[in-house]
Amino acid sequence: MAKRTTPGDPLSREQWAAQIAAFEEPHGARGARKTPLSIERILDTALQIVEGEGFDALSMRRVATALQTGPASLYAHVRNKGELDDLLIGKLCARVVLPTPDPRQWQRQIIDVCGQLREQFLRYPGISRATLATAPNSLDTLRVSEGMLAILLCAGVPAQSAAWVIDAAYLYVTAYSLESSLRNQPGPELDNRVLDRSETIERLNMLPANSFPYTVAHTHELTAGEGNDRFNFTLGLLFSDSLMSTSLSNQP
Amino acid sequence: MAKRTTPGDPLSREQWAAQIAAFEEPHGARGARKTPLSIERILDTALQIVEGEGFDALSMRRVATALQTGPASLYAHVRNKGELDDLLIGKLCARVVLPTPDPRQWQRQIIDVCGQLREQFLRYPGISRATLATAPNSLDTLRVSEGMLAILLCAGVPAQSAAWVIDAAYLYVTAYSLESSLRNQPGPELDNRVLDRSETIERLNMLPANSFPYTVAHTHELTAGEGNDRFNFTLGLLFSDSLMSTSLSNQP
DNA sequence: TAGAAGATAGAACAGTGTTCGTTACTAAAA
DNA sequence: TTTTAGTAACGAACACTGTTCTATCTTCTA
Repeated sequence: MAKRTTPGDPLSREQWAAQIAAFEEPHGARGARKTPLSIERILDTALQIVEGEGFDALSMRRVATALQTGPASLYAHVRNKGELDDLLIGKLCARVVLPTPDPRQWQRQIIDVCGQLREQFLRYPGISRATLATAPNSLDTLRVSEGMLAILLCAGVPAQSAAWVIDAAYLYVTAYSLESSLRNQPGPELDNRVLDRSETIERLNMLPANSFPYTVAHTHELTAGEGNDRFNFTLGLLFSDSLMSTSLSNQP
Repeated sequence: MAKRTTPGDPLSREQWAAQIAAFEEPHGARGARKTPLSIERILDTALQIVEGEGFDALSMRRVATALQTGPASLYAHVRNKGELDDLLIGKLCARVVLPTPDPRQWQRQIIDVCGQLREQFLRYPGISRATLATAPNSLDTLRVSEGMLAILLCAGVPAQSAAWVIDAAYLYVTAYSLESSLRNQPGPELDNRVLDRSETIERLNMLPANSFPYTVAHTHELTAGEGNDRFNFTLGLLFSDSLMSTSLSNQP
């Protein structure tokens, strides 16, 4: 029972206490142990935390304590915090269902895919920051990209236009979701830095009309679009019919 | 010389050493003192740090040590780190020059304004994250917004379309700059997670062609657009002629 | 000249990501 | 069955972060 590896000290007080504690609860804990943590379990609890408390609350320690362990244990399954973030957005992208391309309704199809992405990003507030903090090169994100590419190419959109507009749409969905998360998520405490609409309108009306004539004249329009309208409007601009005409500058 | 305010302890060892040090260098430091720090000085050094080392390197302590002081001293002029970030992007927005609206070349004008924003954001790598982390309600950002609104409204774009497309363009410029910063900034160490173009093409070619047919067929187009082409392409989509036709859904 | 106000710091607190070294356990080899 | 190698788990610590409390110091005003 005495340790044999290194001669060292004759068992410290904490070690002795730990041995006693382990001896005291041998019933179910010995056999079933503690359900060893895996990448799936880590990602699931991480997503749970983000869904409930926002992306800012997601720290290694927070995940670790939720799994009843220390932060160092996570590094056996995940290289970085950044890698954890990447895996999370990969998991979200994996949930997006891709349609079989139908050239007659390509706009509806691709806007629907973007809507699914938005839905996932808004469900986990702030998580889209992880998308903007790293290069989106995971296989799951590439799968979504491939699906969008298929829709556009089958519809007859030139390859260069398709590639670039997909990139633009992905960036927009990400930034939109992030900004939208700020407005809704903070939730509990209402004295946040992000104001609600009526407050924003009043503040805009306080601006000097000679310096900001157009702003004060259109406060209503500037603050509109809390629902899907603004989102769909922008996507409608990006995925317009003008994409079909190959009007790109003269380069390969 | 003995402290009078509160009786307390009779001068600690560190205090004693500090007094000695202050007594040892009375020559020029007494008269010229230390050039008291102001918001301008703080913002200038902060921008300098971001320009040279990126936004991630911008911490309160980093700014403070650059000003030869402690972090607590900054809080007399700035409420938060967040407020510092806001002031920084405000300073960048203040540099944007706004044209007097000319309806005949409204697209050139507004794309130029977006290009100026991009220029500022790329000069200070990663700083656009500050834009996405808070509500853009400072007067300087509103000034830019007003300028863009003026260009569009004078051109005859409906108010609701103008407001929404400006929002979309601002989000896109921000996200684009942030992603572009990742690719270029890391600079020094080349073994970053962001790959250069040839590496990316090779990686894409390794994908299974049956699962990613369109991606592997168009690796060139997917990785193109390192210059201004991709940026201008997207803005061309957002600020297209179709904006003039008021094709918004039937709501106020 | 005395007092009040405000800027400047030092020290500390509660967090963060990450690594080191040591245990504890599992599963394959002798 | 016993031994051994490999690896997951984990406690403790390091170097950071933003922020606040307190005390000192400077400077302007009455």
